[in-house]
Amino acid sequence: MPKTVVKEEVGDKAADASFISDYLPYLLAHASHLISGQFHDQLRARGISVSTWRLLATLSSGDGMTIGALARIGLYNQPTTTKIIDRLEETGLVERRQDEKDRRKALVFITAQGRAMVDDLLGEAKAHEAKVTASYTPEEMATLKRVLRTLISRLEDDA
Amino acid sequence: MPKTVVKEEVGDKAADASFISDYLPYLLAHASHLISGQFHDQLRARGISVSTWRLLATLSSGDGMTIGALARIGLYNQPTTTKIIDRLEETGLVERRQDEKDRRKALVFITAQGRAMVDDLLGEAKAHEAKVTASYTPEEMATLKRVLRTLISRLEDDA
DNA sequence: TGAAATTATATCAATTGGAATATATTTATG
DNA sequence: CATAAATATATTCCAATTGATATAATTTCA
Repeated sequence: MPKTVVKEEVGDKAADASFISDYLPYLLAHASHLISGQFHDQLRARGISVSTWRLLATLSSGDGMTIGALARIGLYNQPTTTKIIDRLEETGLVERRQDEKDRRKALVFITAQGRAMVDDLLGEAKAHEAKVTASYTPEEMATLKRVLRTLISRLEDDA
Repeated sequence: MPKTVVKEEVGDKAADASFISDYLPYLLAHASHLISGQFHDQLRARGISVSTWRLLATLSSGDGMTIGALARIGLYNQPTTTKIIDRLEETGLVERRQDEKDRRKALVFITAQGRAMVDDLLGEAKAHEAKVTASYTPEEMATLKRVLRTLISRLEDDA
């Protein structure tokens, strides 16, 4: 009769000899949840919503995007993006302009007020990123980011 | 007067010489979004909600968890987890049992029906993971997962 | 020109999050 | 040792966001 060692302490942080601890989608979701969650706490302390941050950060890259492009890059659905932009426009952080060439398109631009807010937040975001990656060498971090970028582009090719 | 080259094509998939394309939280969120989104499509084709999948998958690791542990591991808030478990219990996929030693705790167990469903889904999830990681060598994938695990544990230590 | 595709929005239901509450347990204090 | 304060756990309640489907407007193309 073999003596068996039962793995206890389920129900708390340990207990991870499990499916999810080796499941790539979970690892990505978990890392994403933790790293963004920390920054979202900083946002909340300032009374800025996550969706405001995410769409302003997206827009900071290229002003004058369509709703659809904002949705794709910002990882939101198109109808959700419309509503977020509605709110941002009401608060004066962005404005819509009709595309003259293709009148189906609404191009979104950051206002001066929105630019000031996002510049400030980009600084905070970079500082936060530097803090949480401080224990890695620049080479390690560059490698990780490169691997993630190739994973992303392969996943996009599938779809 | 220096000639300037303007980078155009903003508003579509290109246009990525930007903040977010080098921002680790975005890369993680993007990869997570894409990889999980693909599997969520499969779930929807079966009429299974994402929250059902996520909590059943969490439970598959260690039956008899508390709501709090389920919330932490499943990346949900505690009140949200209560509500999801309510729904799962109504559908007969899980059941609550009061912890005798500490009567504050509600322990959650998978039913036979829930076990059948999650076993099936775990198979699908593994197949999907295999498919999207097929172009990597096992070593590359092991490395990526190891890096993610260390990142996660460092982030957890901060908090 | 007419059909298909693209883009944005409106509408409605359902989920989620946050604050407050209730109950049980543990710790501290006189 | 008894009892009050602090902590842990789960739930309720309300507001707000999100998602899915359907619709409207414009453009493209066959």
